[in-house]
Amino acid sequence: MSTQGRRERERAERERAIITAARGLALAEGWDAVTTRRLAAEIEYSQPVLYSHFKGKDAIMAAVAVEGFAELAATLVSARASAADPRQAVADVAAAYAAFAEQRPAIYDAMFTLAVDLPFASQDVPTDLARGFAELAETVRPFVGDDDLEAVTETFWSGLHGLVTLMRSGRLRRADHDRRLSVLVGRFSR
Amino acid sequence: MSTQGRRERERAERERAIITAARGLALAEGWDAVTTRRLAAEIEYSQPVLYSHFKGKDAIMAAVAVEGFAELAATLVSARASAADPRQAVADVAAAYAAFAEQRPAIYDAMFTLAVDLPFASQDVPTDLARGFAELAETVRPFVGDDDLEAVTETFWSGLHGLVTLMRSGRLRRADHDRRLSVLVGRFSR
DNA sequence: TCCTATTCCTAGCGCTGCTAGATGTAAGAG
DNA sequence: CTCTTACATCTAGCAGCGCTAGGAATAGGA
Repeated sequence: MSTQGRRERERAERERAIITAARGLALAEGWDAVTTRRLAAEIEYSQPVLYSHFKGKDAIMAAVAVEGFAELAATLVSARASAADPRQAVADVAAAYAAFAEQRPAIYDAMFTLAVDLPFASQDVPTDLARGFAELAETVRPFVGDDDLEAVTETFWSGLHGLVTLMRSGRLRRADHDRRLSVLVGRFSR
Repeated sequence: MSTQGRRERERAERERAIITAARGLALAEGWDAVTTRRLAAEIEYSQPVLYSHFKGKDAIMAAVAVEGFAELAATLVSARASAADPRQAVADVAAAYAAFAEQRPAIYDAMFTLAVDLPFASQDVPTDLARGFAELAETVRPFVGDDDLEAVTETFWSGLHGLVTLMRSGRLRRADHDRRLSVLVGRFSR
């Protein structure tokens, strides 16, 4: 029957609608505003329907985060590709990373501060996350020196993550952001 | 007569009890387990009493965070003081910072990731926070080069913060922690 | 001893994530 | 074409959250 096919298609569409609604609501008003009741109203179904697609609210946030990984990876790839030289690549990639976090704070949070039920440091890391990480690694590779590439990449990433989160929570003045960014870039590109 | 004095003293003791209970509960079970009802039970008063001391749960968390700033500053001071040379000081301070965050995750969160309503521009909080920051600044001062001291300090701090938070949320393997730490230290002490 | 001011508690509001059980609907069997 | 079964979906509700209004108890001063 094509009936079942239609059913499955509609179901997939509804799942997309949930993720899209969650993403939009989170971007517009933050994750606290994303309640299961509001999500249900948004997709025009009742609350329990959400739980036939996702285990819970955390799983919905994780789904939004996975989308974010793809976006971030694309951003980093393009930043590195258009850089004139390796040193400039570090600066451009760092700026692109910070801009991504700045422009989509809620998505960034879902990716890197909340939503713990995603497999990160194991084998089956989301491929888009691995792509983004690999891009960071290629960016800093010319400057690893005697250090381990993976350790340098993770440390560079941590530096970016720290800058971004501390600034967004009001611990660092936004005005000095570029100066800090250039310090970090300097320390990882020589 | 001295009745009012006793009253005020008891009130101050109760406020301390609230903070201590919140701190203990947060350390043992995380901030999610710190509910106003459990807190009230712990100090053997009813829930509304909490609100005669603090504006809300956030303010209680902020009070715990303030205590944390003093502890962290003391830790950093002692780490730097006992270091053999400037380069070793960077390594020791970094290790002390990471250890502090690792051993008191909930307090660290209250200090640097949650509790946004902290009076960052007031007198009490910035004192201990500024002491810790100043200690970081003195630690990296010999290695600022042509950069601005404040920018380098903030960037170094961000690196530590990123390492600590990404590791604790499972984004970075705990096994490689020391390697990452030494990369960060290396980039900020030459 | 009475009055007043303060302290503290009981009870409850509106919200959260989540779920059990009822209800309607569609597919398959006779 | 009818009946039964299985599934999709909804209504209603649970237990918990932060927070607060309003009443009861307790103390201090006249």
